[in-house]
Amino acid sequence: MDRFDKKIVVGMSGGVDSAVSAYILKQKGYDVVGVFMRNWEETDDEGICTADEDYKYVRNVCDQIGIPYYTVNFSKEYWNRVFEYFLEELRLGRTPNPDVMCNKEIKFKAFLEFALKLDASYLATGHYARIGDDGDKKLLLRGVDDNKDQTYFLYNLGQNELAKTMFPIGDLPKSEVRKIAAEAKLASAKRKDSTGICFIGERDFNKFISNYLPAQSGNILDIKTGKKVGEHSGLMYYTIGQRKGLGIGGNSTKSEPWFVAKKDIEKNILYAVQGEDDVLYSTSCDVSNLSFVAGQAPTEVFDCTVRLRHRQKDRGCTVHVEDGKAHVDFHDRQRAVTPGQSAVFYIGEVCLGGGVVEKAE
RNA sequence: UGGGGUGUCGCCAAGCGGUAAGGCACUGGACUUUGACUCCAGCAUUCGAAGGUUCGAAUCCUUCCACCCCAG
Repeated sequence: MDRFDKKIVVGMSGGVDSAVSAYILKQKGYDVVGVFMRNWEETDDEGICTADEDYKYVRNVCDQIGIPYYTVNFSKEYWNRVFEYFLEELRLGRTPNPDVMCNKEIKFKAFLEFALKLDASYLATGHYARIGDDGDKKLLLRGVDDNKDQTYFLYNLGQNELAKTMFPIGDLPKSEVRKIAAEAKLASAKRKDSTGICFIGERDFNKFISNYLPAQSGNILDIKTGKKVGEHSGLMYYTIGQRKGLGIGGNSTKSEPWFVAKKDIEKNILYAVQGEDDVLYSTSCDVSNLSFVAGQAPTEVFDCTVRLRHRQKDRGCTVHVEDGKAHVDFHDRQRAVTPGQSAVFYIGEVCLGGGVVEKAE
Protein backbone atom coordinates (compact mmCIF):
# COMPACT_ATOMS: atom_id res chain seq x y z
CA MET A 1 0.00 0.00 0.00
CA ASP A 2 2.82 2.31 0.81
CA ARG A 3 3.99 4.04 -2.30
CA PHE A 4 7.55 3.88 -1.09
CA ASP A 5 7.38 0.16 -1.65
CA LYS A 6 6.39 0.57 -5.26
CA LYS A 7 9.33 0.67 -7.55
CA ILE A 8 8.68 2.24 -10.91
CA VAL A 9 10.95 2.26 -13.89
CA VAL A 10 10.50 5.35 -16.03
CA GLY A 11 11.59 5.23 -19.62
CA MET A 12 13.60 8.41 -19.99
CA SER A 13 14.19 9.82 -23.45
CA GLY A 14 15.83 13.09 -22.59
CA GLY A 15 12.73 15.09 -23.45
CA VAL A 16 10.37 16.98 -21.17
CA ASP A 17 7.55 14.50 -21.22
CA SER A 18 9.43 11.62 -19.67
CA ALA A 19 11.25 14.00 -17.34
CA VAL A 20 7.99 15.34 -15.97
CA SER A 21 6.62 11.82 -15.74
CA ALA A 22 9.50 10.82 -13.51
CA TYR A 23 9.20 14.03 -11.54
CA ILE A 24 5.50 13.54 -10.89
CA LEU A 25 5.97 9.98 -9.72
CA LYS A 26 8.79 10.98 -7.45
CA GLN A 27 6.65 13.75 -5.99
CA LYS A 28 3.98 11.22 -5.27
CA GLY A 29 6.42 9.21 -3.25
CA TYR A 30 7.20 6.30 -5.49
CA ASP A 31 10.57 4.64 -5.66
CA VAL A 32 11.50 5.90 -9.10
CA VAL A 33 14.31 4.69 -11.32
CA GLY A 34 15.12 6.37 -14.62
CA VAL A 35 16.24 4.18 -17.44
CA PHE A 36 17.54 5.45 -20.71
CA MET A 37 17.26 3.23 -23.73
CA ARG A 38 19.95 3.26 -26.32
CA ASN A 39 18.58 1.65 -29.43
CA TRP A 40 20.35 3.27 -32.31
CA GLU A 41 24.10 3.54 -32.46
CA GLU A 42 24.64 5.63 -35.54
CA THR A 43 25.22 9.32 -35.72
CA ASP A 44 22.86 11.65 -37.52
CA ASP A 45 23.39 13.58 -40.74
CA GLU A 46 25.65 16.05 -38.99
CA GLY A 47 27.68 13.26 -37.45
CA ILE A 48 26.19 13.95 -34.04
CA CYS A 49 25.26 11.06 -31.83
CA THR A 50 21.86 12.18 -30.64
CA ALA A 51 21.77 9.44 -28.04
CA ASP A 52 24.73 11.00 -26.23
CA GLU A 53 22.98 14.35 -26.18
CA ASP A 54 19.77 12.79 -24.93
CA TYR A 55 21.50 10.84 -22.22
CA LYS A 56 23.12 13.99 -20.95
CA TYR A 57 19.68 15.44 -20.32
CA VAL A 58 18.52 12.23 -18.68
CA ARG A 59 21.42 12.33 -16.26
CA ASN A 60 20.87 15.94 -15.43
CA VAL A 61 17.15 15.52 -14.92
CA CYS A 62 17.54 12.44 -12.78
CA ASP A 63 20.10 14.20 -10.62
CA GLN A 64 17.74 17.11 -10.23
CA ILE A 65 14.87 14.90 -9.27
CA GLY A 66 17.06 12.80 -7.06
CA ILE A 67 16.58 9.38 -8.59
CA PRO A 68 19.04 6.77 -9.78
CA TYR A 69 19.40 6.20 -13.48
CA TYR A 70 20.63 3.48 -15.74
CA THR A 71 21.01 2.92 -19.40
CA VAL A 72 20.07 -0.17 -21.29
CA ASN A 73 20.87 -1.10 -24.84
CA PHE A 74 18.30 -2.70 -27.08
CA SER A 75 19.99 -1.89 -30.35
CA LYS A 76 20.00 -5.48 -31.44
CA GLU A 77 16.35 -6.00 -30.62
CA TYR A 78 15.46 -2.71 -32.26
CA TRP A 79 17.27 -3.62 -35.41
CA ASN A 80 15.85 -7.12 -35.61
CA ARG A 81 12.27 -6.43 -34.64
CA VAL A 82 11.68 -2.89 -35.77
CA PHE A 83 14.18 -1.78 -38.35
CA GLU A 84 14.17 -4.99 -40.38
CA TYR A 85 10.40 -4.81 -40.49
CA PHE A 86 10.65 -1.17 -41.51
CA LEU A 87 12.99 -1.95 -44.40
CA GLU A 88 11.01 -4.94 -45.53
CA GLU A 89 7.83 -2.90 -45.72
CA LEU A 90 9.61 -0.26 -47.75
CA ARG A 91 10.87 -2.93 -50.12
CA LEU A 92 7.29 -3.97 -50.62
CA GLY A 93 6.39 -0.41 -51.53
CA ARG A 94 4.39 0.13 -48.38
CA THR A 95 4.54 2.91 -45.81
CA PRO A 96 5.46 1.40 -42.46
CA ASN A 97 5.09 3.05 -39.09
CA PRO A 98 8.23 2.07 -37.18
CA ASP A 99 7.09 3.75 -33.98
CA VAL A 100 4.03 1.57 -33.73
CA MET A 101 6.30 -1.43 -34.02
CA CYS A 102 8.79 0.09 -31.60
CA ASN A 103 6.14 0.39 -28.91
CA LYS A 104 4.93 -3.11 -29.54
CA GLU A 105 8.30 -4.85 -29.66
CA ILE A 106 10.67 -2.69 -27.69
CA LYS A 107 9.15 -0.27 -25.22
CA PHE A 108 6.31 -2.46 -24.07
CA LYS A 109 7.95 -5.81 -24.60
CA ALA A 110 11.73 -5.95 -24.28
CA PHE A 111 11.89 -2.87 -22.10
CA LEU A 112 8.89 -3.80 -20.02
CA GLU A 113 10.38 -7.23 -19.35
CA PHE A 114 13.60 -5.55 -18.37
CA ALA A 115 11.78 -3.28 -15.95
CA LEU A 116 9.95 -6.15 -14.35
CA LYS A 117 13.21 -8.00 -13.91
CA LEU A 118 14.41 -5.04 -11.90
CA ASP A 119 11.51 -5.79 -9.59
CA ALA A 120 9.59 -2.78 -10.76
CA SER A 121 5.86 -2.80 -10.15
CA TYR A 122 5.29 -0.63 -13.19
CA LEU A 123 6.88 0.79 -16.25
CA ALA A 124 6.06 4.45 -16.80
CA THR A 125 6.55 6.44 -19.98
CA GLY A 126 5.88 9.98 -21.09
CA HIS A 127 3.19 9.10 -23.58
CA TYR A 128 0.08 11.19 -23.90
CA ALA A 129 -2.38 8.43 -23.17
CA ARG A 130 -4.36 7.25 -20.17
CA ILE A 131 -5.22 3.92 -18.69
CA GLY A 132 -8.74 3.42 -17.44
CA ASP A 133 -10.74 0.64 -15.87
CA ASP A 134 -13.84 -1.08 -17.07
CA GLY A 135 -14.63 -3.65 -14.43
CA ASP A 136 -11.76 -6.10 -14.56
CA LYS A 137 -10.53 -4.81 -17.91
CA LYS A 138 -8.00 -2.11 -18.51
CA LEU A 139 -8.83 0.52 -21.06
CA LEU A 140 -6.49 2.53 -23.23
CA LEU A 141 -7.78 6.11 -23.32
CA ARG A 142 -6.73 9.08 -25.36
CA GLY A 143 -4.56 11.66 -23.67
CA VAL A 144 -6.57 14.65 -22.49
CA ASP A 145 -4.53 16.91 -24.72
CA ASP A 146 -6.20 16.10 -27.98
CA ASN A 147 -3.40 17.71 -29.92
CA LYS A 148 -0.78 15.45 -28.36
CA ASP A 149 -2.70 12.21 -28.07
CA GLN A 150 -0.39 9.29 -28.81
CA THR A 151 -2.72 6.34 -28.59
CA TYR A 152 -2.31 5.93 -32.32
CA PHE A 153 1.14 4.54 -31.59
CA LEU A 154 0.01 2.42 -28.67
CA TYR A 155 -2.91 0.42 -29.95
CA ASN A 156 -0.96 -2.83 -29.78
CA LEU A 157 -0.88 -2.74 -26.01
CA GLY A 158 -3.00 -5.44 -24.39
CA GLN A 159 -4.23 -6.21 -20.91
CA ASN A 160 -0.91 -7.60 -19.72
CA GLU A 161 1.01 -4.53 -20.77
CA LEU A 162 -1.51 -2.02 -19.48
CA ALA A 163 -1.64 -3.75 -16.10
CA LYS A 164 2.04 -2.97 -15.69
CA THR A 165 2.12 0.46 -17.25
CA MET A 166 1.63 4.04 -16.11
CA PHE A 167 1.29 7.17 -18.18
CA PRO A 168 1.81 9.94 -15.62
CA ILE A 169 1.22 12.86 -17.97
CA GLY A 170 -1.69 11.42 -19.92
CA ASP A 171 -4.16 13.53 -17.99
CA LEU A 172 -2.23 16.74 -18.50
CA PRO A 173 -2.18 19.15 -21.41
CA LYS A 174 1.23 19.75 -22.92
CA SER A 175 1.25 23.31 -21.68
CA GLU A 176 0.90 22.04 -18.12
CA VAL A 177 3.75 19.59 -18.61
CA ARG A 178 5.95 22.42 -19.79
CA LYS A 179 4.89 24.49 -16.84
CA ILE A 180 5.69 21.78 -14.33
CA ALA A 181 9.07 21.26 -15.94
CA ALA A 182 9.77 24.97 -15.81
CA GLU A 183 8.74 25.31 -12.17
CA ALA A 184 10.89 22.35 -11.22
CA LYS A 185 13.66 23.87 -13.35
CA LEU A 186 14.22 20.56 -15.09
CA ALA A 187 17.08 20.59 -17.55
CA SER A 188 14.85 19.59 -20.45
CA ALA A 189 12.09 22.09 -19.62
CA LYS A 190 12.62 24.11 -22.74
CA ARG A 191 13.85 21.40 -25.02
CA LYS A 192 12.07 21.27 -28.31
CA ASP A 193 9.71 18.34 -28.77
CA SER A 194 11.46 15.58 -30.61
CA THR A 195 10.15 14.34 -33.89
CA GLY A 196 11.30 11.81 -36.39
CA ILE A 197 11.50 8.08 -35.92
CA CYS A 198 11.83 7.26 -32.25
CA PHE A 199 15.47 6.60 -31.29
CA ILE A 200 16.67 7.47 -34.75
CA GLY A 201 15.62 11.09 -34.78
CA GLU A 202 15.06 13.64 -37.46
CA ARG A 203 16.70 12.72 -40.70
CA ASP A 204 16.61 13.52 -44.33
CA PHE A 205 14.36 10.57 -44.95
CA ASN A 206 15.42 9.82 -48.51
CA LYS A 207 19.06 10.10 -47.73
CA PHE A 208 18.64 7.99 -44.63
CA ILE A 209 16.94 5.02 -46.22
CA SER A 210 19.20 5.18 -49.27
CA ASN A 211 21.89 3.93 -46.87
CA TYR A 212 19.95 0.71 -46.42
CA LEU A 213 17.98 0.12 -49.58
CA PRO A 214 19.08 0.30 -53.20
CA ALA A 215 17.20 2.93 -55.16
CA GLN A 216 15.76 2.11 -58.54
CA SER A 217 14.64 5.12 -60.53
CA GLY A 218 11.72 4.88 -62.91
CA ASN A 219 8.87 6.69 -64.55
CA ILE A 220 6.02 8.67 -63.11
CA LEU A 221 2.85 8.17 -65.11
CA ASP A 222 -0.38 10.12 -65.05
CA ILE A 223 -2.85 7.61 -63.63
CA LYS A 224 -5.55 9.17 -65.79
CA THR A 225 -3.84 9.07 -69.15
CA GLY A 226 -0.94 6.69 -68.70
CA LYS A 227 1.37 9.32 -70.07
CA LYS A 228 4.77 9.94 -68.59
CA VAL A 229 4.83 13.08 -66.52
CA GLY A 230 8.11 12.72 -64.71
CA GLU A 231 10.68 10.44 -63.18
CA HIS A 232 10.98 9.09 -59.66
CA SER A 233 14.17 8.23 -57.88
CA GLY A 234 12.91 5.08 -56.20
CA LEU A 235 9.45 3.97 -55.14
CA MET A 236 10.34 3.71 -51.46
CA TYR A 237 10.78 7.46 -51.33
CA TYR A 238 7.10 8.11 -51.88
CA THR A 239 3.92 7.55 -49.96
CA ILE A 240 0.33 7.71 -51.12
CA GLY A 241 -1.09 11.22 -51.16
CA GLN A 242 2.33 12.83 -51.13
CA ARG A 243 2.79 16.09 -52.97
CA LYS A 244 6.33 17.23 -52.31
CA GLY A 245 9.19 15.68 -54.17
CA LEU A 246 7.47 14.74 -57.38
CA GLY A 247 9.07 17.58 -59.27
CA ILE A 248 6.30 17.79 -61.82
CA GLY A 249 6.00 21.33 -63.07
CA GLY A 250 3.14 23.13 -64.73
CA ASN A 251 1.46 22.34 -67.98
CA SER A 252 -1.07 24.08 -70.14
CA THR A 253 -4.18 22.26 -69.01
CA LYS A 254 -4.28 22.71 -65.23
CA SER A 255 -2.20 24.50 -62.67
CA GLU A 256 -2.90 22.16 -59.78
CA PRO A 257 -0.30 20.17 -57.87
CA TRP A 258 0.35 16.48 -58.44
CA PHE A 259 -0.04 13.81 -55.78
CA VAL A 260 1.14 10.22 -55.51
CA ALA A 261 -1.84 8.04 -56.35
CA LYS A 262 -0.45 4.52 -56.58
CA LYS A 263 2.71 2.47 -56.72
CA ASP A 264 3.37 -0.46 -59.02
CA ILE A 265 6.27 -2.20 -57.35
CA GLU A 266 6.47 -4.90 -60.04
CA LYS A 267 6.94 -2.45 -62.88
CA ASN A 268 8.63 0.17 -60.76
CA ILE A 269 6.09 2.77 -61.82
CA LEU A 270 4.83 5.63 -59.71
CA TYR A 271 1.35 6.81 -60.62
CA ALA A 272 0.44 10.40 -59.95
CA VAL A 273 -2.69 12.43 -60.34
CA GLN A 274 -3.17 16.14 -60.76
CA GLY A 275 -5.41 17.85 -58.22
CA GLU A 276 -7.57 16.41 -55.46
CA ASP A 277 -8.93 13.65 -57.62
CA ASP A 278 -11.28 10.84 -56.61
CA VAL A 279 -8.51 8.29 -57.07
CA LEU A 280 -6.91 9.64 -53.89
CA TYR A 281 -9.94 8.66 -51.88
CA SER A 282 -11.10 5.32 -50.54
CA THR A 283 -14.37 4.06 -49.16
CA SER A 284 -13.06 0.99 -47.40
CA CYS A 285 -9.91 -0.91 -46.52
CA ASP A 286 -8.68 -4.29 -45.33
CA VAL A 287 -6.77 -4.44 -42.07
CA SER A 288 -4.56 -7.25 -40.82
CA ASN A 289 -2.43 -7.89 -37.74
CA LEU A 290 -5.34 -6.91 -35.58
CA SER A 291 -4.76 -6.22 -31.94
CA PHE A 292 -7.45 -5.29 -29.48
CA VAL A 293 -6.73 -3.77 -26.12
CA ALA A 294 -9.43 -5.89 -24.53
CA GLY A 295 -7.98 -9.03 -26.07
CA GLN A 296 -10.65 -9.41 -28.68
CA ALA A 297 -12.93 -7.39 -30.89
CA PRO A 298 -16.09 -6.04 -29.23
CA THR A 299 -18.26 -7.99 -31.66
CA GLU A 300 -17.88 -9.35 -35.15
CA VAL A 301 -19.39 -6.20 -36.53
CA PHE A 302 -19.24 -2.86 -34.84
CA ASP A 303 -19.36 0.85 -35.50
CA CYS A 304 -16.62 3.13 -34.26
CA THR A 305 -14.25 5.76 -35.53
CA VAL A 306 -10.96 5.02 -37.22
CA ARG A 307 -7.74 6.97 -37.49
CA LEU A 308 -5.65 6.14 -40.51
CA ARG A 309 -2.64 8.30 -39.92
CA HIS A 310 -1.14 10.00 -36.90
CA ARG A 311 -2.78 13.33 -36.13
CA GLN A 312 -5.44 12.71 -38.67
CA LYS A 313 -8.96 13.13 -37.41
CA ASP A 314 -10.68 9.82 -36.82
CA ARG A 315 -13.85 9.28 -38.79
CA GLY A 316 -16.87 7.05 -38.56
CA CYS A 317 -16.72 3.53 -39.92
CA THR A 318 -18.18 0.06 -39.67
CA VAL A 319 -15.79 -2.78 -38.91
CA HIS A 320 -16.31 -6.41 -39.90
CA VAL A 321 -13.94 -8.76 -38.15
CA GLU A 322 -13.28 -12.20 -39.53
CA ASP A 323 -10.37 -14.63 -39.17
CA GLY A 324 -8.17 -12.11 -37.45
CA LYS A 325 -8.66 -9.57 -40.18
CA ALA A 326 -11.02 -6.69 -40.56
CA HIS A 327 -12.82 -5.01 -43.37
CA VAL A 328 -13.47 -1.37 -42.62
CA ASP A 329 -16.18 0.57 -44.40
CA PHE A 330 -15.78 4.31 -44.03
CA HIS A 331 -18.90 6.36 -43.50
CA ASP A 332 -17.20 9.13 -45.47
CA ARG A 333 -14.51 8.60 -48.03
CA GLN A 334 -10.97 8.89 -46.74
CA ARG A 335 -7.99 10.48 -48.42
CA ALA A 336 -4.72 8.66 -49.04
CA VAL A 337 -5.43 5.47 -47.16
CA THR A 338 -2.01 3.85 -47.29
CA PRO A 339 -0.96 0.21 -46.97
CA GLY A 340 1.48 -0.22 -44.11
CA GLN A 341 0.00 2.56 -42.01
CA SER A 342 -2.10 1.66 -39.03
CA ALA A 343 -5.86 1.84 -38.76
CA VAL A 344 -6.72 2.51 -35.13
CA PHE A 345 -10.24 2.17 -33.78
CA TYR A 346 -11.86 4.38 -31.19
CA ILE A 347 -15.14 4.80 -29.42
CA GLY A 348 -15.08 8.21 -27.84
CA GLU A 349 -12.04 8.38 -25.59
CA VAL A 350 -11.44 4.66 -25.71
CA CYS A 351 -8.87 3.22 -28.06
CA LEU A 352 -10.13 -0.23 -28.97
CA GLY A 353 -7.09 -1.40 -30.87
CA GLY A 354 -6.23 -1.54 -34.51
CA GLY A 355 -4.21 -3.14 -37.23
CA VAL A 356 -2.25 -2.51 -40.36
CA VAL A 357 -3.84 -1.42 -43.61
CA GLU A 358 -3.29 -4.03 -46.31
CA LYS A 359 -5.34 -2.63 -49.09
CA ALA A 360 -7.54 0.38 -49.71
CA GLU A 361 -10.48 0.40 -52.06
C1' U B 1 13.65 28.36 -100.22
C1' G B 2 8.80 31.20 -99.99
C1' G B 3 4.30 32.44 -96.46
C1' G B 4 2.66 32.62 -91.35
C1' G B 5 3.49 32.15 -85.99
C1' U B 6 6.15 32.16 -81.37
C1' G B 7 10.16 33.49 -78.10
C1' U B 8 8.63 36.60 -70.22
C1' C B 9 11.85 32.50 -63.61
C1' G B 10 13.07 25.01 -63.97
C1' C B 11 7.60 24.27 -66.26
C1' C B 12 2.94 26.62 -67.57
C1' A B 13 1.42 31.69 -68.03
C1' A B 14 -0.45 37.24 -67.38
C1' G B 15 1.23 41.70 -69.48
C1' C B 16 -0.32 45.30 -75.40
C1' G B 17 4.39 52.42 -73.75
C1' G B 18 4.60 53.82 -67.56
C1' U B 19 8.43 51.17 -64.66
C1' A B 20 7.73 42.20 -64.50
C1' A B 21 0.50 38.99 -61.92
C1' G B 22 -0.48 34.08 -60.70
C1' G B 23 -0.07 28.70 -60.62
C1' C B 24 3.14 24.33 -60.62
C1' A B 25 8.07 22.95 -59.21
C1' C B 26 11.90 24.18 -55.89
C1' U B 27 14.03 26.16 -51.10
C1' G B 28 13.36 27.54 -45.93
C1' G B 29 10.17 27.50 -41.74
C1' A B 30 5.65 26.14 -38.74
C1' C B 31 3.00 21.76 -37.44
C1' U B 32 4.40 16.51 -36.02
C1' U B 33 7.53 10.71 -31.52
C1' U B 34 6.15 7.22 -38.77
C1' G B 35 8.00 9.85 -45.11
C1' A B 36 3.02 12.90 -45.37
C1' C B 37 -1.27 16.17 -46.02
C1' U B 38 -1.84 21.41 -44.49
C1' C B 39 -0.10 26.28 -43.38
C1' C B 40 3.52 30.48 -43.72
C1' A B 41 7.68 32.70 -46.18
C1' G B 42 11.24 33.08 -50.19
C1' C B 43 11.94 32.59 -55.32
C1' A B 44 13.17 37.00 -62.89
C1' U B 45 16.69 44.80 -61.64
C1' U B 46 14.68 41.33 -65.84
C1' C B 47 11.41 39.86 -70.42
C1' G B 48 15.87 35.25 -77.20
C1' A B 49 20.21 38.88 -78.82
C1' A B 50 22.00 43.60 -80.52
C1' G B 51 20.74 48.36 -81.95
C1' G B 52 16.99 52.43 -82.37
C1' U B 53 12.46 55.71 -81.19
C1' U B 54 10.76 57.82 -76.37
C1' C B 55 10.99 61.59 -70.37
C1' G B 56 10.06 56.35 -70.00
C1' A B 57 9.63 49.91 -73.53
C1' A B 58 8.74 43.16 -72.03
C1' U B 59 5.35 46.13 -74.64
C1' C B 60 6.82 50.49 -81.00
C1' C B 61 10.79 50.08 -85.13
C1' U B 62 15.27 47.52 -87.40
C1' U B 63 18.53 43.55 -87.86
C1' C B 64 20.04 38.93 -86.21
C1' C B 65 19.22 34.09 -83.62
C1' A B 66 16.07 29.87 -82.18
C1' C B 67 11.89 26.98 -82.49
C1' C B 68 6.96 25.75 -84.64
C1' C B 69 3.29 25.40 -88.67
C1' C B 70 1.72 25.63 -93.94
C1' A B 71 3.52 25.44 -98.71
C1' G B 72 7.67 23.15 -101.77
